[in-house]
Amino acid sequence: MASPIHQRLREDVLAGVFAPDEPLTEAKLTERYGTSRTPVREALQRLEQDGLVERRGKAVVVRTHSAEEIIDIYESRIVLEQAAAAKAAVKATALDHQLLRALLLQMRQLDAGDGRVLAETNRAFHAQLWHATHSPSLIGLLERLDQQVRRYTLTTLTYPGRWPVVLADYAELLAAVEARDPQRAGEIAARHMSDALGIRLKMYAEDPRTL
Amino acid sequence: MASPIHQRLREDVLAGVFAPDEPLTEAKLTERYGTSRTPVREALQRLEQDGLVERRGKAVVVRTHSAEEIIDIYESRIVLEQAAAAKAAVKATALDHQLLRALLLQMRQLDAGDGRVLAETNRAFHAQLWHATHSPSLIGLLERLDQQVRRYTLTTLTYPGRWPVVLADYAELLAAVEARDPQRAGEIAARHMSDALGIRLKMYAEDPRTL
DNA sequence: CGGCATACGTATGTATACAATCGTGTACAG
DNA sequence: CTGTACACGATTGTATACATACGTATGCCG
Repeated sequence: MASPIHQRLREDVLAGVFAPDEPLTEAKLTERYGTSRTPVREALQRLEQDGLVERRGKAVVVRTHSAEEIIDIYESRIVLEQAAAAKAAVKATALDHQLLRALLLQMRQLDAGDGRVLAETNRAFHAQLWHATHSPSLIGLLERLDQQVRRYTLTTLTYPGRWPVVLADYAELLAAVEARDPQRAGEIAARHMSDALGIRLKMYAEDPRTL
Repeated sequence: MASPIHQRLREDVLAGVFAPDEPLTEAKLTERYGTSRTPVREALQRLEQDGLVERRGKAVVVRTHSAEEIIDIYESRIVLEQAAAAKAAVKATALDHQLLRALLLQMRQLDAGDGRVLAETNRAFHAQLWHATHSPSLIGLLERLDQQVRRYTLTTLTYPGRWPVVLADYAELLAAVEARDPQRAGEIAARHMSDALGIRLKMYAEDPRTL
């Protein structure tokens, strides 16, 4: 349903095509995507709703997040991921289990060096877990939060020694889900996300630019 | 920021001005609000993003929720309200405490019969608690969920014997927040929302039309 | 030399004209 | 009588012209 230029613009924003303070004038985007202002305006509004861009005075610029804001989003996400894992443990079907297992196997065979692929597959695993809850509201909320920080998540997985731990966490989480143990699944997910936040904070302390 | 007609249309949708299957044609809204199609289209898109309307085929209609969807949203909200209460217990300032106390006092003096006023004040209390978290992401997520079911929340508070319990819950919750006890605040909030869901389910069993 | 006011340019907000698509109703054929 | 196909109407998607407001730069006055 979402118009094609909405998707293209979102991809470009997430890919960092535009500088943080560069005004996204409608004329520029009109030329870039070869359409008129109307679809461009629509796309900008949706991206603003999604929290990916913001209006600064009259201009629209890609939204940047302070360290505090990122921590805040992470903390909310910890809560939601815990809830999602717990609910997935109750609601997941055999097919959901199968899809999660397949994704985990796929992740094990990846080269731990390519952050891009890691981030993408990691996201797919999370998304699959969300869908295993069969809860539209949880899925929507988590997708919303994820989009806002997706630009920053690339780095977390490439932190030295992190990837094997992630794989182990997911294996444990999947086991809890398949055992239909919501308590344990939630705990593992919460711990996993807390660890991710801890690493992010550590990286930030080492080099504030990594935000 | 939000255009005036966006707000007006939202109020009208929440007020139930439009029938559940009535197509919200742009021409009709254009005439109703005395503007051109462009702002109307913008408003419709935002309302669709907010989950208040949906596209059915080509037409846009006010979104209705099945019993399952409402339960789903409630369950997510239980999680978020618990998290918000816990965070408020940690982050709330003296001013937040004061505002919450004022709202509670105000609520105690209300006529328990007027569901409209009850719902509005009740919402104000929740909103104030959300803001007491000083967490933009939590506030945003909760506002989003709240909007989707606001049309249905009017009835819950007028259920026989419910209102005094609500007041007692809020007093207890506020005490926990002021005592900076996140654990207890979260538990109270979660129980409170679970009770609300229970009442909704009971009302639905008694009369499915109350949805 | 500095600050404020004004004027101009540029970008967004709004209205409308045009294009395309989807749904519907009717007519015809099986 | 029913199903299908075609055509027409209505409604949304797109493009553009017009209005407006904001930011900026420049010039004048203190």
